[in-house]
Amino acid sequence: MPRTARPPRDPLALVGLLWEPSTRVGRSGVTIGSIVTAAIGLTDAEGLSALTMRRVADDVGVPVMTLYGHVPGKAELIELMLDHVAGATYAGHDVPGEVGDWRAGLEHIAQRVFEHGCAHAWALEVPPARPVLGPGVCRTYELELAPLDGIGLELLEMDETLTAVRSLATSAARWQVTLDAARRDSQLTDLEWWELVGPRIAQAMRDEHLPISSKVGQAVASAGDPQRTLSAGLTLMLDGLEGRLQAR
Amino acid sequence: MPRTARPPRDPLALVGLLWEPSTRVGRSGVTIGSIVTAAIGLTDAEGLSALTMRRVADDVGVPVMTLYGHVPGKAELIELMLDHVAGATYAGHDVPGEVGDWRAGLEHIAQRVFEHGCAHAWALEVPPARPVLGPGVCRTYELELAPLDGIGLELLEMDETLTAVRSLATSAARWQVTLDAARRDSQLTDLEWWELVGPRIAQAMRDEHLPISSKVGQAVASAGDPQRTLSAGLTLMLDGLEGRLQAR
DNA sequence: CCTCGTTTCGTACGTTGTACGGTAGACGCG
DNA sequence: CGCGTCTACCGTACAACGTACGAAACGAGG
Repeated sequence: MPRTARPPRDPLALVGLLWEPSTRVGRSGVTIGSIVTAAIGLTDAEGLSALTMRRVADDVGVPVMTLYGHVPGKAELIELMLDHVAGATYAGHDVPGEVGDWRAGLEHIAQRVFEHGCAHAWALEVPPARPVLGPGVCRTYELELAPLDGIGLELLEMDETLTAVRSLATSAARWQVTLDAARRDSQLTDLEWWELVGPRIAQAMRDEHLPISSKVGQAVASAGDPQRTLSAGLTLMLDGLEGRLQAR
Repeated sequence: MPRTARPPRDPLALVGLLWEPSTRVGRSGVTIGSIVTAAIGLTDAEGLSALTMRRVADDVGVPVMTLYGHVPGKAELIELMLDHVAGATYAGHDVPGEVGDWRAGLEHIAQRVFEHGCAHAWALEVPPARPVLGPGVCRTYELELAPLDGIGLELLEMDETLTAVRSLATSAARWQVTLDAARRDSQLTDLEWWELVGPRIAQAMRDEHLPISSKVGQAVASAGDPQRTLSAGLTLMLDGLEGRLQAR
């Protein structure tokens, strides 16, 4: 980092920024919206490490420092970006409350969160700094609570369940993104990679005496994949919830 | 980033680095171990943003560029750090295979992963780049598979279950870390924070018509917390697994 | 003592986020 | 139309970063 390390100084100002778009158009023609849009496009295409104030400014068509008239700093810009993509989770897709019963709804949520996470991989890389509570996040939260409303859960249980589902899905997406990145920049197929690294790992496994992982690892390396793992974990969880609902 | 953006160039070299500590002691007295230890200490104490090659070098007591004689670059150093902390998940604690039945084992895993994640918060911030497969990760994986061995699961199911449990726990830890950080650098108690921000959010909720989140959000704000959410999600999952095991 | 390979590390570069303060445009008023 | 004032713009400058480069210092073998 340069002279930075400037965490969002004023939380209140950030809330204002999130909830009141301030469509002000200055002499330069820039708006918060155009900045955020450009930044998201850039980052979707080239990853978080390409997100640079200079690059954003270039894409918007203004000198760097002009951005600072509309956005307090990079941290706040990222926060705006996060809220924006969070709000678009179900854009162009069915909404969780209208795909069937609660089970179908939760499965739909998991699937969307997974795919949306993969599509905006950078959002998973952002270091967790402060809870973002913008309109996008809130709207999506509302949509996702819908399938859980009125099926016999306490309020807290509704949130806990949704959080658990989202946890599984985002972890799976993170894992998927990791795999894709590794594949991309190593120029190797999974097979080639394992042929290179496998022997060394295998030897280490013998030396260290790791019997269970050695057999499990083999199965996973050949048939494991994040999406499958997600649906397995999800099934477990939904079965548990179903049992509880029936017992009431 | 400076002229960097240098993802670990040679995966094979990294594997070698991970599995063969190379306890070489040069003229400067530095070893890989001393570098990694210093780096972890520094980062535990001051966060990932304080992890600087210059700071590490200072703490070790050598000029910066000396580090590069032992470690290829910052990315690889981080990978070494990650594997090291992963290997210490159960240091000084019971091992998952010896705390009772499979259910107790998985609950223990979740608790340890959660606490360990909070203790090394920076490890959760590291952008997911490439799967780390060092000795620490492998040893811990072995320990965590133990409670699942021989209870009637397929090999793939064992991995899927463990992954699901870990997903819940790391997400909870991430959330906890976020909360702690927000509390720390805003100098406000939760109550003060809500008194400042609450009204604005509440108004937005009315304007945007978000009935469910508004009641759920209230319950969560007053009684929600990551650890509780974790144990709720975990209970759901373990209930599901229990049902499946009984049905076989 | 000299030679040669290895390890150390001083210097320098390009890139980053953004503080600072001069400047130019818009606008109300005469 | 002229002029002061206020605001938005943005050129310049800086500190901090990761690390390439190559000279210097070292240990060992002749």
